[in-house]
Amino acid sequence: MSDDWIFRFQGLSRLPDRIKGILATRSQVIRMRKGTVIFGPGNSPENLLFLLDGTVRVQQLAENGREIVLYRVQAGESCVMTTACLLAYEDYSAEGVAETDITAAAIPRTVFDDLISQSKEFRTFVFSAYSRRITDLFHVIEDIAFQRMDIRLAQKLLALGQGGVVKATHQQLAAELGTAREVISRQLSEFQRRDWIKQSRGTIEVLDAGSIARLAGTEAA
Amino acid sequence: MSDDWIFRFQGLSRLPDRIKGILATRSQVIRMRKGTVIFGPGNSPENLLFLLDGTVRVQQLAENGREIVLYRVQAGESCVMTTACLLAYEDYSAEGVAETDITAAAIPRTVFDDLISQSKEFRTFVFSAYSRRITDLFHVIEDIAFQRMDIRLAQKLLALGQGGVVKATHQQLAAELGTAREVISRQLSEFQRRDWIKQSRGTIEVLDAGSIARLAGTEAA
DNA sequence: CTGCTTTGGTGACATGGTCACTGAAGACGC
DNA sequence: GCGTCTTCAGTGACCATGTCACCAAAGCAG
Repeated sequence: MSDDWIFRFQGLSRLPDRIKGILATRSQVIRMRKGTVIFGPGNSPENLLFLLDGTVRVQQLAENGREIVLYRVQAGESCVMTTACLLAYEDYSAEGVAETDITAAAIPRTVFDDLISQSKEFRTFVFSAYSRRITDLFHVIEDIAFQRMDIRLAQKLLALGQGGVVKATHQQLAAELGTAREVISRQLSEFQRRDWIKQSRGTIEVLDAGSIARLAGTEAA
Repeated sequence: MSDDWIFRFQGLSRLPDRIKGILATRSQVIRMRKGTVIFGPGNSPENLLFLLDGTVRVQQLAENGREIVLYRVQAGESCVMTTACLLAYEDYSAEGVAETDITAAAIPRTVFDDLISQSKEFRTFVFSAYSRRITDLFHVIEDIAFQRMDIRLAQKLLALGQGGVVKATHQQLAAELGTAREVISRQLSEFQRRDWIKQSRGTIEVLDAGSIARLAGTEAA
């Protein structure tokens, strides 16, 4: 298998050749289909995964069927933390799902440990990944605890809206924000009443991004 | 300064002598008074702290004055993550406060890096600490997003109730759970109406721990 | 076209958060 | 002791959010 992927990893491209060699020879590139559950309750993978291509969504499930997206792992980021985390403590109700078809490099734990011990750059890379996750989680907590739903929804629409169109069902948006579908439906109805959006089944067309950004508090930026 | 503290650190007592030596000689034991803000917006300490004695509360503040406790760092645990985290990314609205008088070992980042690279046991210790924090945050998110307030308050009363008495104001309980004082007052009034507790200024006496545990869902345990 | 599944809409109600204000309990100075 | 001040707790009105039950419309499969 080619070791090209090492060079696409942000933060890893300047590693010493010796480290790159270890990464390239002792990892295995694997592919998974969109929708695959990569880890979940009672199911942590043996190896650590570095995501080379695609996106992984990490979400928390509740008994009553509600769910919330905790964060996403993008290509070029490491999945390390999630797996290390679930390994260290008992299995948990969070799960990671391939949001697209994905490609990943699987690295045995022992190799990961070697790399941590031998490369300062690798350590920086891994600790940055952890830090990023934790600040992501801080943001999520701040949002659910203190922010109004209309504002959170406006922010989400802007974040998802590529080319002014959001392709998502109300249920999916509810899961993103950890709320109920009806709440999303009502908020979107209100947005539509103000002519900020136009809804059709499964898609939301953003008509007035300015007003939405103003509500989201993103106006200054 | 004595290096006794190394032996009190869970997970560190079996480190190679060489590593213990580094910890003992290259760290500095410091003390802080109860209430000291250890880190906060725009204020990350230079060194990493290992908490030797006392408790540190890490909380998130909102603009409107509301707050929520994210987790606590106990003696014998590492503060590493919080500081590493705040270093890696821009300053954030979370802060760490000494909940008691505390004693800590301050370790320069370079020494920390040396230790990580040289000791497998130290790596395990640090990664376990990170993992613990992340699972703590998962729990907080699950709670705020999905759990009813009466249940959360019941759990908190049981967790805080030493000898059947909780010494806390309604405002403090509200901050623990990330809600408003009025909400706590109403819930406690209801608990009192059911003769589960008896309230007086600043303290709550638990009269019927069984009923509270039943509400909290802790009964089976 | 017909029936099925998914998606979205709605009203009624329960819970939680905000605001404005009140009163009670302890702290402090005298 | 007595007044004053500050902190803490109680309350009603109102708005925001979550839950439940149910219906209607849009797409899909046969």
